[in-house]
Amino acid sequence: MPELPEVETFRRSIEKVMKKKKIVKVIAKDEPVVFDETPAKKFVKQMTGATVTGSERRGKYFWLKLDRKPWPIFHLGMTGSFEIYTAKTLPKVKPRSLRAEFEMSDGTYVWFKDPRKFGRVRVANDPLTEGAVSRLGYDPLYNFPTAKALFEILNARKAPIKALLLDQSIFAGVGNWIADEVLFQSGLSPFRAARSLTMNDVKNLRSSILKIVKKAVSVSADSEKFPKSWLFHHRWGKGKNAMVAGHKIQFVTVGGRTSAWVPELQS
DNA sequence: CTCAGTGTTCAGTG
DNA sequence: TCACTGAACACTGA
Repeated sequence: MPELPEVETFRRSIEKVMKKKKIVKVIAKDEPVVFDETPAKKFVKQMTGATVTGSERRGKYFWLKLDRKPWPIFHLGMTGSFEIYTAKTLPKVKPRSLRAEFEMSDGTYVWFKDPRKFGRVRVANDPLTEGAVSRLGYDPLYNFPTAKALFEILNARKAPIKALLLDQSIFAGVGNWIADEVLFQSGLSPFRAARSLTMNDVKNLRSSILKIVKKAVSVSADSEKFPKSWLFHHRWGKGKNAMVAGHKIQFVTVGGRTSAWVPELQS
């Protein structure tokens, strides 16, 4: 699930229950793949006893701000998610996919689950200037470039636009479904070489990204509340006769990922 | 049994 | 060095 809108939605709900509370207990599964930089045991020591003062997100990464360093950074990979419980609602049996549990001073529990283990838990003293977060490009909700600046960037690249939309060092937070939705709504083929886009194309592309991301965030990434006209609702029945707006959806591989698009409406 | 998947990183190539 | 491509990673469900 997690592209920018999903991650932002998790961040908001986590902040709501953790802010101004102390982390009284942490359980982190000894899982070197998930805790790939800081061992789970060390992570537990670093987090226990700290008070959460806020949170922040860039692209698909988000982190908690604590009253002391370092701060924890989360990436949800393909299948990561968070769940919030009280002592009463906390499941007795911990699922296999549970990677970390935070118990707060008011009795709230926060679970980080990730069955597929592509998610990562790391720490940093200053997330914006360290590691993967520092290498991110423009985040649609923070520092999106003007159409002119974007045109300059894309004009210098010959890769297909679909591949560049997925490039986190340009479009931080855009993932596979957002990229396809953006191309659908701006009428562009995923195969178009970035340098072939006109200024008008880039303007459409840019406004589509902003519109789609903001809309998805405004409905808390609840896809049932996405506008009916979006490709999103029709792309998952892959292989069958998936249709949108009376046209057949085609599935192809571009930029190493499956792309859903409508040749009759996108060029 | 095989394959694809809402992601990122790394090796190989030009 | 850089831009680009394809494979690998780990696991589940169709």
